Formats: sequence, C-alpha cells, structure tokens
Amino acid sequence: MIKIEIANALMQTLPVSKATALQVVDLLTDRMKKALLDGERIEIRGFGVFEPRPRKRGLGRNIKTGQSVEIPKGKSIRFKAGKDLRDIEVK
Amino acid sequence: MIKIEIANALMQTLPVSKATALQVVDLLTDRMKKALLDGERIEIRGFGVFEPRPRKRGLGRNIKTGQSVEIPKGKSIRFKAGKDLRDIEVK
DNA sequence: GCTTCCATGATCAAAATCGAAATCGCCAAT
DNA sequence: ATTGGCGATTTCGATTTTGATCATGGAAGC
Repeated sequence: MIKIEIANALMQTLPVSKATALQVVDLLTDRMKKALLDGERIEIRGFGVFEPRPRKRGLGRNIKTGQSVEIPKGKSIRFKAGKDLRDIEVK
Repeated sequence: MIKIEIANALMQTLPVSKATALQVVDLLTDRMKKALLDGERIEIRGFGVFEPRPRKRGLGRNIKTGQSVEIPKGKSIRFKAGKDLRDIEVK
C-alpha cells in the first residue's frame, strides 16, 4: 500500500478530490514527522504508538573494512503496534 | 500528540469540520490497519514503512509466576522510519 | 470540561534483532 | 519519464523483543 492508495481510500469514503486526498495524507505525515522530530510521542489508540527513543547502542560495523564503527548518539523512532494489530493470527 | 491534535492540524490547513477531520484520521488508520492485518506492506517514502513480519521467537514470560510461556506463532508489525526520521540529532 | 472505559506501561529472561558502513537495483513519488 | 528513497548485503554484541497481569492514564463520549 502506497500513498496514492491511501488517498484513494479517502476518496471512496469522503467527497474529496484526489488532489485534496493527497494533500491530506501529506499533511498528516508531515505533521507527525515534525512532532516526532520534536521529540513528541504520538499515540493513536487502537492503531499504535510512535515514540522517539534514545539510541543506546554505540557500536556498528563497516561492511567494507569489517572495522567496528562508533555509532554516534542519537534517537530512533519506535512504533509499537496497538491492540488490534498485535495479535495477528497466522493464516 | 494524540488523535484530536492530528485532527486539529488538519482543520488548520483545510476547510473541514472537526468531526470530518476526526473521520479522516479514523478512516486512514482503519484502512492502514486492515492492510497490515491483510499482510500488506505500507510504504510512505520520507515517512516510513510498516511491514508485517513473522514472529520468530516463541517464548514469553508470565509476570506472576515467572514461568516461561509458549508464545503461539504469529506476526508482528514493524515500522521502519524513513530518511527524514532516521538521523535525529541529540539536542 | 469531566467521567468512564479500556488500552497501555511495567516486569521477567532469553533469543533475536539492530546498528553502521557503501553500493546497486527496484520502486514510490512527482 | 525522472528522481531518489528503500532493501539487501556483512559482522558482532548490546539492546530489544515477547506475553501475562494489574494499575493507571490517555482517549472518547456526554
């Protein structure tokens, strides 16, 4: 599923143009990105939680040289699936 | 950031009622949930990728008894942050 | 705005994943 | 059709993940 498909889903339910639907998707992802970059946590019950968290590991590896590489301090975004997405049965 | 705040962001940019804005958010999360539950991968460039993946581990723990608990086979949803969200500087 | 309801956080241990690097093919987005 | 983001690849060890249970605070309704 890609952006256009999400926009299509929106069009099928609400009376909006494709252009508007795409604007909506872009707007929401943009706002969420900004919030996460700002260190804010995003919680949408039933869907999941996005959470910026400090990166604790500090060692990586250079695939070419095989050398250990220092992983600079930073943060990573973690997504925790909500209840509805957690218990997925194997088909 | 919670659902209402996302809806507000939508209202601030597009001429929609709060009710409609909330509908939009619910609709999108619902569609995305369905896609993921259906085993579909969701890729939004610049934001991130949601991917259902088989759960490989089969052991959990009962917090009360401390006993190991068999975890039935299943899937879990993994979110991989896109480029814009990946390298977050430490403030 | 306030209240109710229910999803989420914490906890345990151990196995699995992540993280970085550089590069190319593939595909999402425009 | 063009652009450039994303997956995969390798290695190794520290971090994370994973479910059950209860209390709590966030989400939703009035």
